Amino acid sequence: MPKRPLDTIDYRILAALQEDGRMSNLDLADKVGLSPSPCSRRVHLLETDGFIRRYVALLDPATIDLPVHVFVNITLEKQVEASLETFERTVLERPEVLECYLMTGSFDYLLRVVVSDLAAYERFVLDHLTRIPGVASIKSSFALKQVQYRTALPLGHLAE
Amino acid sequence: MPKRPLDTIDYRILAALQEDGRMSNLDLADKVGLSPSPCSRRVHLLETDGFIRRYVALLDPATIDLPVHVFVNITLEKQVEASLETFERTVLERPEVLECYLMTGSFDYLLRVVVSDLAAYERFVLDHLTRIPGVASIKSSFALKQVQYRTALPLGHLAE
DNA sequence: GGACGCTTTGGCATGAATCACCAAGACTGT
DNA sequence: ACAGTCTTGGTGATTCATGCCAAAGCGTCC
Repeated sequence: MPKRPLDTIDYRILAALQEDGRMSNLDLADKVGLSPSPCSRRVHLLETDGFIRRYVALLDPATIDLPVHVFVNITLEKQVEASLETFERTVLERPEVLECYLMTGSFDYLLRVVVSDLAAYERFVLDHLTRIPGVASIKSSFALKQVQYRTALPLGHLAE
Repeated sequence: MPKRPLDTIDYRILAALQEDGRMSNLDLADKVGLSPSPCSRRVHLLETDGFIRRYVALLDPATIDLPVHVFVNITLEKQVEASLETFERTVLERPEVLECYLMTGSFDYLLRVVVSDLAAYERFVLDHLTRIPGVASIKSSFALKQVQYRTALPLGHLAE
């Protein structure tokens, strides 16, 4: 649910900043067809209104020596709904868990974990995952290759 | 495999820019314990050496009206290894596919797809996925809640 | 142990960008 | 058609980024 209606220029700004978050306001203004002043103001509004959450630098996992990508399917015992929060809290404070989703169906979580090697992954599973109460099963799937990794949401025709 | 050895200050720079990609060089220099000049130089080296891939703005999927997150497990027929490339090429050009991984085991792909509603997802599956030759099965799992979404790689103790 | 050479740092100056303010234009509703 | 409101575009002051150069740290070699 959009907080407020955005026009084409707003979407163009979002699309541009999704691709290059460090684009200068002058270039951005030129790209979206606006002069620098109103462009800067719109960017700040998009930030304060929550459309832009943050700006980040994306690193190359391989060069940082974090080549192991694991997807973890976790099933919780059904009766422990109260411990969902415990599980999520634990997951949130583990930096190697880059993504965590609560999935439809039974109480299943899907985790994307990045570690330096299999030993580190084993430590993560044994020291953290299995210690969470209510975890019924842990199924790990390893990624051979990252074919695509996007952070840019598909704005599609909205940005023209 | 790291391209070159990084020291603690480099890792501190990477950690800081992962959290705030628009941090000013003065703040960054202050944070990592360096003066602005060498800090700026190190950042540029980290960029040109490939440790920093890019800078992006992260948008809020909910406010942009893209609330449907789907994970898609795709099995390819084993004999069509030549069409792996076809599959990957198709996936790469679909903006709603934010992530795509080639998984271990059989020829399985895992996709993370973001769309505005179920109808859009149906169109994506019917118009694009099923049209790729060699696709044996498509299994969709829907995310109820995004518990965690990080882009920052765990640098851990490296950044102190 | 001392001195040389390499690498990195820190300060300064210049050029550029950002941000706030104000006037002018467009648009809507009456 | 007119008035009110919102958005735009320009200008100026402040802040920031970046290239240059001297100095310091450090390892090495003699």
